[in-house]
Amino acid sequence: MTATDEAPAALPEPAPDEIRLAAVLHALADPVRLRIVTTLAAARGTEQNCLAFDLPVTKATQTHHFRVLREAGVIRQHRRGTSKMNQLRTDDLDALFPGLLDAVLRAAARD
Amino acid sequence: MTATDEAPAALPEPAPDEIRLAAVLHALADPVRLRIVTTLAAARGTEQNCLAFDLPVTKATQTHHFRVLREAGVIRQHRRGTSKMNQLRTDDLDALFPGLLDAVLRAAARD
DNA sequence: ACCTTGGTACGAGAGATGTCAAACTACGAT
DNA sequence: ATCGTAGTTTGACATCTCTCGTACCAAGGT
Repeated sequence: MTATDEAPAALPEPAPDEIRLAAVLHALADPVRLRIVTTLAAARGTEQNCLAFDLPVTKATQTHHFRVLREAGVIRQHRRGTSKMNQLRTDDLDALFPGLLDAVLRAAARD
Repeated sequence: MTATDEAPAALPEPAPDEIRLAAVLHALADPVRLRIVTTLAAARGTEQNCLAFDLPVTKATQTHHFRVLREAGVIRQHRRGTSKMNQLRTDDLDALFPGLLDAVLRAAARD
């Protein structure tokens, strides 16, 4: 395989200028998704596969929540083998909405 | 009238320890309510009556949105004469979730 | 007393959301 | 080839949300 093939198969996500504040806030306004985001933030940089979160919902519901987060621009997902890896889009969010993600994460920690 | 009568008739609102992050984020995750909040923030301290916002929805819908914000703990409302005055609960929110409101307001300004 | 103004209450409807079960796909290991 | 693991898809369901129109109430001004 060539070098270009090593690029992870990223799933469709909004470009930075397509990320809407209301959509981001909506994505974060759910306990399950908030937990996903705080878990991802705690494992800074380290990618996590979807089932590594021990969420109190079924697989189908998890798929739903991960998609909401990705389509809002909060996380990035790409396939690796049979798993799907997740990371926070920290850089994009910080550039667009400085301080927002940090404030939410700190707030969630105290919640 | 006595001094105690001058206390504004505040409408029911959650105590600070009853304010939930998910509820606040959900309250902010709506374009109409985001506009209410930014308008209130722009008129710092100055109270605004409900119909002074020029919102693109009917009175009934406005009542709904103001209630969502109040029940989430984002705004405080009290009657004055025939009007109802609104203010941001800046102090409570800053104490609970430091930086969150500011980050959202700055984000909304750039949105 | 009347009317105007600012706001609420009550349905009601269209659509979004969170959840699940069950069947399915895709990849990797054995 | 078979099996297990990880995740998706579909369809369904209950609930919530945003919106409206209409009727209503309450406080002030004339």
